[in-house]
Amino acid sequence: MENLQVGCKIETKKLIELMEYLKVISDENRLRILCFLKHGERCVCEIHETLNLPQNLTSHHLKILREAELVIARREGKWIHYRLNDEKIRCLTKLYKEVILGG
Amino acid sequence: MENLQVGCKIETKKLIELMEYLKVISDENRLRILCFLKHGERCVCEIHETLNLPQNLTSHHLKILREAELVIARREGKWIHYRLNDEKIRCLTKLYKEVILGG
DNA sequence: GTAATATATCAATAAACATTGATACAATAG
DNA sequence: CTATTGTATCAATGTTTATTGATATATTAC
Repeated sequence: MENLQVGCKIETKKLIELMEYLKVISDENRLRILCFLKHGERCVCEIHETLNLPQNLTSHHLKILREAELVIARREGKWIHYRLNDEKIRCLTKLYKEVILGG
Repeated sequence: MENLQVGCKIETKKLIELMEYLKVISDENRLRILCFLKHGERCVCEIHETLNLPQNLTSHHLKILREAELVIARREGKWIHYRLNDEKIRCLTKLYKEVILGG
């Protein structure tokens, strides 16, 4: 049944999910981190040194990306390695297409 | 030539362009407006009545969408009709794919 | 145990942004 | 002209969010 209240066939739940995803990635530093991680798994120090970001700021943005499940953390000794969660990103990209492009 | 400073082959200019696009669409009301306009051209009063948004707030969000060139305005008497700028949206979606998914 | 390194958290500040109410502008009707 | 309707702008407010500096936690080396 069509959702007449919002005048849009997209369910509110999906719309909110997309919005939260977009809020997470609509930040220059987080976009740079995501781009950098396309090269493969990297530890926090590699990220913050390569991107010229303060350590605590990098950690903060990684937390936001982690909570959004866009990246996955893995501890190895002192280091914590981050990698992209490709499946989640693909899934949210599908949602983006559905809401923005889809009929 | 690779941009070593940001550790990412994506140029800063593209990254900023994508970020600005994402900031514009990472808002619930603007997403609803974009979804609603998928049905075709609509005037401001139709938008704000259908989406249950105050008129001035609707106008404000439309301005942001207009400045981002995601929608196009057309005056017809007292009414101003808004429609999606499909080409711009397709173009920015391509950029999204390039930055987020592309190698 | 202590020192050193890697990462995370906390508190404070500042900037960006959404929302609201009031008002202005533009077009039409009378 | 005035009144009405549709839309935009402005100023004020409150909320969210990015950033910074200081500190805490965790792991390893000694």
